[in-house]
Amino acid sequence: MLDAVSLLNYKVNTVARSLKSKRTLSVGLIAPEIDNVFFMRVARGVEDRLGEEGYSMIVVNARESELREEAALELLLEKQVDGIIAIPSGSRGDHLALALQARVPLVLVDRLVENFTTDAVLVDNREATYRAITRLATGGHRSFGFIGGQPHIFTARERYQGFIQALRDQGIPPREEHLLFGDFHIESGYHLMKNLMEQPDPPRTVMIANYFMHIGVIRYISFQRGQIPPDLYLAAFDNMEFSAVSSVPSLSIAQPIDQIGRHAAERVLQRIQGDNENWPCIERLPTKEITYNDQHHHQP
Amino acid sequence: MLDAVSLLNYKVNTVARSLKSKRTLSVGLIAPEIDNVFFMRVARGVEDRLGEEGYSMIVVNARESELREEAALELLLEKQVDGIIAIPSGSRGDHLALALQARVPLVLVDRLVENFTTDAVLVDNREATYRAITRLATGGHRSFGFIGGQPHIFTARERYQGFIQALRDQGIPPREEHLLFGDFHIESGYHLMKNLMEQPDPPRTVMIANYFMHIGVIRYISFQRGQIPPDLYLAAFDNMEFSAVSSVPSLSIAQPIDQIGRHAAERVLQRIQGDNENWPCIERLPTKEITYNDQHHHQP
DNA sequence: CTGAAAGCGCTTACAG
DNA sequence: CTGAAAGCGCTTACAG
Repeated sequence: MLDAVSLLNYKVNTVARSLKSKRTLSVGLIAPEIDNVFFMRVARGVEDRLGEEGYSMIVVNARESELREEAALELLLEKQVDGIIAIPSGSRGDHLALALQARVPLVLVDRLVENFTTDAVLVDNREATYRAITRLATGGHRSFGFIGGQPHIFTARERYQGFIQALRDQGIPPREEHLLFGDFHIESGYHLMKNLMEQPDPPRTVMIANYFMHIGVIRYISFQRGQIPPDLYLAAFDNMEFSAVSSVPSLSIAQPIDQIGRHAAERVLQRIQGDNENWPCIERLPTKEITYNDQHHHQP
Repeated sequence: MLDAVSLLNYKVNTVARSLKSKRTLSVGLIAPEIDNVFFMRVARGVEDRLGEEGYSMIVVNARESELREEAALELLLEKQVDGIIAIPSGSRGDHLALALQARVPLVLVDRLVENFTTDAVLVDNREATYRAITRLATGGHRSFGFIGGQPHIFTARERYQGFIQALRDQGIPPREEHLLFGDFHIESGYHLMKNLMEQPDPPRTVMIANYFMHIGVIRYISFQRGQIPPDLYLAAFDNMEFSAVSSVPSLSIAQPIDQIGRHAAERVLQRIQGDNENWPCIERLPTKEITYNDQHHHQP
């Protein structure tokens, strides 16, 4: 029989199957930007884990718009996906309730939103930043600058809070002209670093709140060589392809990105199975600190 | 009526619709690696264009395996996708015939395969490399090294051929110890560059055949500063986030990545509409050369 | 254990 | 023009 089947080149029509079974074996993934290393790593983790269970992944780009995010959600619900994983585009989540109304499990990744709670997988940005800055301050760093993101972005907020709190607890007064905020993109990192370094008394240790601004900072440094303080030190959130490139000593806060994706997939699969134990479950995965070129740095 | 519909929160069930209409309004995207900037840019272009026509995109990771690629294809066909876009994982394409047998249009991206022909969208790697090297040679460069990929990869082959041909036509004999081949990943670029630079007579101009090996090269340089020839010059395929970071003057061959994705989507949509004009259509999009820090470089 | 029938939620061709 | 019926390709509950 199998032979006849394969000879006839028969393929089940999963559309018909889904109509009957009410399961499509597909999960939607919505993200604010899909050509972005961080997002892709998450997507890989998600696809990996889903694939193991026979599920496939429909990717929709919300292009940083809550409106498009809502449209994406509706599209996915019409497609009868069994679950949805979303990196939210904005800070509000009212429209996300659509998924739960349709009884489709929804898991958030990387960011939490206001007015709406559901399962989520992310890291503790505040705590991770706090620990890194505290470690540096304890190691003798005293002059800190900060290159952050806009406060309406959840991760930008948490990272800034951790930074400021660490300075306070270490008795280091933050200097306003050393606290700059950009848009989490490369150019912004470049210009804010330029701004910091051109100040009469630039900070010696600069914390950069995301990977893309970190790239911008590295780009600035690679053009300015010689004109930057010899004792410059960088700390940055995320650890990816380029985190190791900088010739300036640095500390990266590494998120377990693959794990974030896999855990989000795991969670959505669990909910699809109908297991609603301790919903909503906000899972914070541990970060790691990784240092580069650190060996010769002064320790008082 | 619309009010009643929206009040009742009614959503069409596209599964039922698809069963009847025989169209799922979905397209599969298969790639050898999904956490990869190049691939993501392509995916963005594809998603953009598909979204404009109401199609969505199912992403499957073949993880560089022709076997998994074939499984992905079967999965997508069972899901009744209306079309498929694939970046092939290997150099053989026999198994890809499955799609056409099932009368599902298939468009290849970035690479062509043996034993199988269908629509494709890519660049002319050979020609682009040839032009860049010829331009450099004409500008006075005489000592070339090459950091390439394995010959079973289509783009690696084309880029190497263009390089060698350009040297020949410029009367520059290639030196065997300056021609090295890696695996298109970061580490490989690092080590091959190290190998080149530690030779008694290192090449002054190094052509790097892909973006990830280029990152590895930049990483090596950023660690070795001072110990590299002052007249070192880099040429590299692809132009992305980090291409601009290098402090060494360089030339990037930029592929129109978004356009590649959009054109692939356009082609698959055309075939889905039933328009089979001039199939198979191999579309080669133009590349651009972009130079960095070039202004003070010697021109004889 | 086997095989015919009903039904999933749409669309479409057709009868009234 | 409107409304009931058939059918898309499966699965599943049921009759034989």
